[in-house]
Amino acid sequence: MTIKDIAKLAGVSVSTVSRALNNHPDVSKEAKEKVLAVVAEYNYIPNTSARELGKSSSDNIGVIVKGLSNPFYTKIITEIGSKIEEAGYTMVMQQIGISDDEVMTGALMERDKKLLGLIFLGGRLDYSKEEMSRITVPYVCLTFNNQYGTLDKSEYSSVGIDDNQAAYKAVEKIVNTNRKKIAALISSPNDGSISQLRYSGYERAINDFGLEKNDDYIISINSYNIRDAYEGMKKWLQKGIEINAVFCISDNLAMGAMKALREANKRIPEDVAIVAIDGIEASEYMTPELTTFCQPMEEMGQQAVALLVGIIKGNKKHKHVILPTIFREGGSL
Amino acid sequence: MTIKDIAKLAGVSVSTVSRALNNHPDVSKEAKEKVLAVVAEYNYIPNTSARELGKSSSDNIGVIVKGLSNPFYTKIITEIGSKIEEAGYTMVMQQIGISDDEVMTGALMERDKKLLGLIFLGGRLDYSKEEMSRITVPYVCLTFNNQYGTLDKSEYSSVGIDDNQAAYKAVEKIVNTNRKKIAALISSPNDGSISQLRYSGYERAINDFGLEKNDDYIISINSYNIRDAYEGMKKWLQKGIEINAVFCISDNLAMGAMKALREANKRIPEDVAIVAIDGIEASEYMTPELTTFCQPMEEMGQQAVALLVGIIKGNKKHKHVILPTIFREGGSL
DNA sequence: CTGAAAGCGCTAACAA
DNA sequence: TTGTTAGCGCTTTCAG
Repeated sequence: MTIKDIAKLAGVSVSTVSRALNNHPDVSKEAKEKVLAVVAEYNYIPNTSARELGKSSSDNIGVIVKGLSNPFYTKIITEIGSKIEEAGYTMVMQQIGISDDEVMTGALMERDKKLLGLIFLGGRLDYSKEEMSRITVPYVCLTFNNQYGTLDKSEYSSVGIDDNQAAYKAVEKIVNTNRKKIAALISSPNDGSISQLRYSGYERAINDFGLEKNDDYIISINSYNIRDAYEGMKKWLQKGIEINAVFCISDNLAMGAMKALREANKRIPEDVAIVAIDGIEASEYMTPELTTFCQPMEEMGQQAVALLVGIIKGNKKHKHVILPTIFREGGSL
Repeated sequence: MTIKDIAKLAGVSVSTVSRALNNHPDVSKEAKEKVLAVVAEYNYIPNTSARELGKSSSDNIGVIVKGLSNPFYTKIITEIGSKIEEAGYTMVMQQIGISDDEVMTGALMERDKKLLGLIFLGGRLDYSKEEMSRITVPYVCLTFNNQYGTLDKSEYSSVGIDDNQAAYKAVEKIVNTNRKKIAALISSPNDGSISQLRYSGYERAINDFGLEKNDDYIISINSYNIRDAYEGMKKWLQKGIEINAVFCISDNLAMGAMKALREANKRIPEDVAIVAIDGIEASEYMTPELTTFCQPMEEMGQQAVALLVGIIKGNKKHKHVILPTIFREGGSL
């Protein structure tokens, strides 16, 4: 079943079919109806590849989501979707694995889908100029920026939180409860990723508040996984190092840690307090509810689309938006 | 940058470029190297649409995932991916919203990507024969089947658990602890979806075990959302109906319910026990850990691919596999 | 082993 | 308002 068959069946030319299918104004009502009837009858579906190929332009905005199942992306994606639609564009989304190459995927998608712009939801923090030259449409980095890379600020946009600052505030909250032995559950202190950013906020706070700087307090698990956090914490607790709080770089890690603490008969927050960053839904249902600094998901999605659309329309320039986190008071502090 | 440009730059014909790029055997080493060098230098990326269009066949197996962020699909997807690869095929995955039409998406994908077969991860339980006639390649329904539809068993495959039975066993477990007032937290008793299936298992058990059948015990929230479960349960608890256990049709709902119970000062499991079905990761980190019947995610993915590949290769017939759930003993019972 | 050329199914001028 | 036709960028015969 191709457009040709439909044309024959409807007794019109292929271009008329194409026009009818694409809601072009210059088709007679009769022709359109006839075509649509045949299309319905034969359950005809146009071939996307051919369509994409033939078209000279599109109204597509690409969204590349890095990391299957990052629970905390869901809301952002929903928001992005509706905002893109609202602005009159079409969202083309693709999910890739945590270790897949988003730049390559983006470059491919850009050409295939004739994108007008691109949103990277999650990605590395150290892109090089050369690497990103493969992307030739405007793009915005969402939930991250190019902190450790060599990109020119004027060549891309970003929307996110101030990770260092969020971590700082988390530690500050803990300090305010008069706890001084504050451990940090992190992925790595120097993996060039979000963990490093947040860890350095922790370090800064420890310094600023004149707390004991203790390498024994650093629980580095090289993972963002809840189970690894649980096991890492469990192992670490066996060392018997005394603490009365732990700052976790993410809600996920905190959830793992809480279980380990519980099993070690530490009461939360009486014996050990916990504060994290992210604000995913699940952590709201822990016992006690996790105290955390939430990323403003909806607004992040909104801003990303707004920036990109502004640039696509040609009247705005690239910008870097830092949104404030929202403190969610649970019972873990 | 098209294949033509590369051909010119490399001083060969387009067909040679195509062959070099697709690892065809009939290209001289020199030609291939020259082409690859030019490709690397100019960062050329072939256009997928054109590729797809030109090709007469593919080795693609489509996977349509219904429901953004269903936490419990992640593992299955990973498994499917590696099994498809292992079998020498290529996975083409697409995520769609919970209310999007997977059949339409499948029909489109089938033609665009020249699929050999299709796996629906999540979907409706009531397909009609006519509706599914739009899918002309073999397909398997994963995590669901056609319980409420009119499909011919011999025309498709399915892999899943026995939802009714799982619910029955969950209630049985509860009964074994001598609790007799067992509520059911469900989405709906008759929405023609998984909730109905599991609810009827609950009903069957209630009957079989001669327990009090009480409409007051049915907590129907019309949602699969954790927050709705929390709020629904909270509201329901205000009625003051006495119970000593609640069977939840999913881990997610159970997580919401636990929080509501806790806030109502009900101890779990002393005052109210909880048993659910699914076995997602997060529920393992609740306090107490959720007692639940796990879906065997890895094996489900494996079986789905195995069935589909068997059919694609032409030596096997459609089959309906029901996998046993795995009891996970937590502390909520 | 290589190149020329005919499609793949559609869109978009251009004419009519 | 319609039909004709030339691409879109690639793959794949078919000759050579």
